[in-house]
Amino acid sequence: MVGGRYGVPVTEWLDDEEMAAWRGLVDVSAAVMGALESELVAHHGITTGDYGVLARLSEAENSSMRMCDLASALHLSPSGLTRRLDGLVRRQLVSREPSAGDRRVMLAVLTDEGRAFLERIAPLHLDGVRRYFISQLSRTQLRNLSSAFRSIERGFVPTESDD
Amino acid sequence: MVGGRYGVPVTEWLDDEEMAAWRGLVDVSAAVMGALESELVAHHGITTGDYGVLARLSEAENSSMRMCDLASALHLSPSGLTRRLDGLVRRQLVSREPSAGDRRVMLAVLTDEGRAFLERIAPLHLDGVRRYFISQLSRTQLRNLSSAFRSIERGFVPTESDD
DNA sequence: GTGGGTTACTTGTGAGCGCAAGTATTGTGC
DNA sequence: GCACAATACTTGCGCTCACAAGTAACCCAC
Repeated sequence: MVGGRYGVPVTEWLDDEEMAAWRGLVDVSAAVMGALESELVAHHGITTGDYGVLARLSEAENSSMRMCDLASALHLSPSGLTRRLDGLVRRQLVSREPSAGDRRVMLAVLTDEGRAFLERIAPLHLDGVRRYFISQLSRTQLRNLSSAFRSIERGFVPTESDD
Repeated sequence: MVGGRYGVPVTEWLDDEEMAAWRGLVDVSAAVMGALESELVAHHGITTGDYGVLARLSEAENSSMRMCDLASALHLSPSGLTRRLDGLVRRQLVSREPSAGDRRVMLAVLTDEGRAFLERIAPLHLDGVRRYFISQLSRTQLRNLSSAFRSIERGFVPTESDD
């Protein structure tokens, strides 16, 4: 323990409930994402990162998104998305198309193969999400969880560049 | 959308509440961890990964843990921990000591400098955890969250090597 | 006490990702 | 219309990490 003992109290430590919630977030997200990643790679040779690209594109207007919008939706840096897309383009699941309106912009477009592939693998992924996450919770817990997450996300709306 | 439209129903899609909870987990953990990482690096030049090692060691019996136990506590592979420790040893925050009982085992030991450093930076980290996470939640939400996380973790006790 | 399997750690290698720098395009002020 | 800044993307580079293979030590027969 850092606080208390050793005579160097570290401001206010976290109490048990706070610690349980915090460690819970860290451990659960690592465990669930890790398990889903393993399944997806083992069964279909695709990472959750690639899956996320396909899933987001499938939900978008014309199955296409600007690179920068896609990057921020996926919590990915621009360069990270560029290379991730390289792989998906090589596998012909996504194509790059210049935007008509703004020639700086590249659109990532879900190809027909990409959509077909996604529709084929989505069941496994969704099954995993249910198995590891949703089915462990009651409907009330699920609702509480969503509301708690919304509360936390509200804390990020203002600039958090902090320092 | 993958399901419904396009005439290719993808088994059962997630309903709105399920989706909100799932995306919430992904987005919140990414946002909170990312924010904490940035703060820690900016203020003290240490990553959350390194912080995690110091924090775990500080809680351990003799400020020391076997490498393999530490690795699994941190969701890290053995090789990942080896290299992470290299950096911490170079900075003299942690030392490696052979275990008396089992000569295969290396113990990671928090040095006095390591403990002093941790006690110096912990306030910032804890403040961040409170600011981004805990203070956004009511006490009830906090308790609900912990209980939900415990439920989910119970689903991982059996072997999930699956397939 | 010797062989064979298991466990603990380290090293080689490759993939993923972010930052910084570079290029191209757009918008703005004059 | 011409600088100059801002935006969108890509490339160079370094860091982190996991997997696989290698080494060392332990454990259990027999």
